[in-house]
Amino acid sequence: MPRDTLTADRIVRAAIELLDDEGLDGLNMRSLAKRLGSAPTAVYWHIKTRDDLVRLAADAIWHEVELPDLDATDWRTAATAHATGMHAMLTRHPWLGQAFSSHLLYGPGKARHDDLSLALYEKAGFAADDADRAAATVFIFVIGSALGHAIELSLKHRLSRNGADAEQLMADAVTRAAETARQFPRLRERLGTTAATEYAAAPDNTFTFGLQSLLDGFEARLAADRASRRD
Amino acid sequence: MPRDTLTADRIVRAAIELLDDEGLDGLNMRSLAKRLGSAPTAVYWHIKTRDDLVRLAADAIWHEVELPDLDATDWRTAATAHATGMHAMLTRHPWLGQAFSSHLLYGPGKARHDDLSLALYEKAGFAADDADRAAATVFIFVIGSALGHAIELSLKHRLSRNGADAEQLMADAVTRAAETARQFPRLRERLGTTAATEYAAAPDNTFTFGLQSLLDGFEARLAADRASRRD
DNA sequence: GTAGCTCTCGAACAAAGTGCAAGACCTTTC
DNA sequence: GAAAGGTCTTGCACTTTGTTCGAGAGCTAC
Repeated sequence: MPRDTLTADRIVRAAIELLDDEGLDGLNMRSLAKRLGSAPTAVYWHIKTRDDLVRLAADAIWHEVELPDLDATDWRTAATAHATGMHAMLTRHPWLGQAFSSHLLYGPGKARHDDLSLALYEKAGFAADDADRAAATVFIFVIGSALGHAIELSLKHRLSRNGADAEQLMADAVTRAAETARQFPRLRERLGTTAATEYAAAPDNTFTFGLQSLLDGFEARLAADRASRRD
Repeated sequence: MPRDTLTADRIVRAAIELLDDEGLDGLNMRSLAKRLGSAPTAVYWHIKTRDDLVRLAADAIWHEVELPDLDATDWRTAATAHATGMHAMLTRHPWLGQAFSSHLLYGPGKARHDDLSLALYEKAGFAADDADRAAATVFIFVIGSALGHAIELSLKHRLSRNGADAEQLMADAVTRAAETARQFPRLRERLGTTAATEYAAAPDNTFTFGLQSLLDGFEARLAADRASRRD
C-alpha cells in the first residue's frame, strides 16, 4: 500500500511546516500524521518522542542562516550580517524561541553558528571569555526579539481551538491591555501610536536599534581595553 | 466543612510556588489543588482557566521588583538598578520567560515597570520613539537572559515524570551536546571551561557584560545625537 | 427555618503523547 | 517462486491533563 515510506527527514520537514503554521503547541502527533497522510503512531518508528522531533526541527532550521565570511569583511559588518540572518530566520520560524525556553537544544546546526560567533568576536579583539559573553549577549537579544512574534501565532491557534473566533478574542485581549495601559501616562501617550500591546507589535526597527546599540557598546569596551593596555 | 475558603489570591500564590518549583509545565490543576488541599475543580470557581492563572501569576511577581527613584540618581544608575532588579526577579521565577513566549501577558504589574522604563530612557535624552526602542531592547535582553534557567527546571521536571532518573538523563543530554561541540574548534576549546551546554550554564556575568554593553551603546548614540544636533 | 448566595466536590468528557502487538510490505536467499 | 526476516504501518488502549456540569454543603439575611 505505501509506495513511498516515511523518513525521519520527511517527518522533520512536515513538522517544521506545522510549527511555522501553528506554533509550538500546534505541533501534535495527530495533525502531523494527517499532514503526512499516515497514522499518528507511524511516526514513532522513525522518531523516539515528540521532544526529539522538536529538537531535530529546531536544529534543522539553523542551516537556513548563511555563515558570513570572516576574512572578507570587518567584524562589525560580519556581526550585523550574522545577527540579521538569525533574526530573519526566527521571523520565519518564531517557535524556535518557545522551543528554546523549554527544550535543551543542542546539535550541529546551532553549534556551527556558535563556533562562528566565537570566532567573530575573537577577531573583533575580545579575549576568549569576553568573546563568549559577547556572543551569548547577541544570541540572547536575537532570540528574545522573536518571542513577540511567537505569542501571536501561539495565541491565535490556542484561541481558535475552542471553536471561538480567534480574531475577536485577540482583539478583546488587546482592548483589555489598552485599558490597563491607559492608567499610566507614558503608556497612554503611546496608545495611538503602537499598534497592539507594547511588546507583541514592537516596531521592527527595535531590532536594528538594539543590535546597533549592542555593537556600539562592544566597540566602546574594546577601545577602553586597548587604552588601558597601552598604559 | 471548609473553615477557610479559597480565594483568587491564595490560588495565585500557590501557583507561583508551584511554578517556581516545577516550571511552566509543572503547573497543572491537579497538583495545584493538592497544594491547596482542595479538589482540582474547586479552583475553577475563582479562576476561569489555566491560562488566566498563568497571566495572574506572571503579573503578580512584577511587584517584587522595586521601582528606582528617577529624581535621586542619574539615568544610568537607575537603568542598571532596574534591569538588575528584573534579572533577580527572573532568577527567582524563571518560568516568566516561558510564559512570556506563549501567553499574552498584560496587566498593571508589568505596565508600571514599562511606564517607568519609558520615563527612564526619556530622561536619558532619547526621543519618545527611541525611548520605546531602548526600553524594549533592555527588556528583551533581560527576559532572554533568564531563559537558560527556565530550561533546567522545565527539563528536570519533564524527565523525572516518566519515573526515570532525571539527573542521569540530563547528564546524558549534556554528554551528547559535548560530543557535538567537540567537532568545532572554538567550542572544543571551551568544553572544559564552561560547565554544561553553551547557553544553559552561561556564566552569570554574561548578564552584567551584556547590560553594560547595551548601556554603553545607548550613551554612544545619545552623544552622537547631541553632536549632530549641534551642527 | 428557609431562601438564596457562595463555594466545593465527584463524575465524566475531550485532547494529546505514547506503548504494544498484530499485520502489511519489501528484500534477500535458497 | 516461496519462505524468512527485516522494515514499516496501524488500531487499540492507557495515561495525563484541562475543563464542564450538576449536585450538594455551608453561610447569611430575613
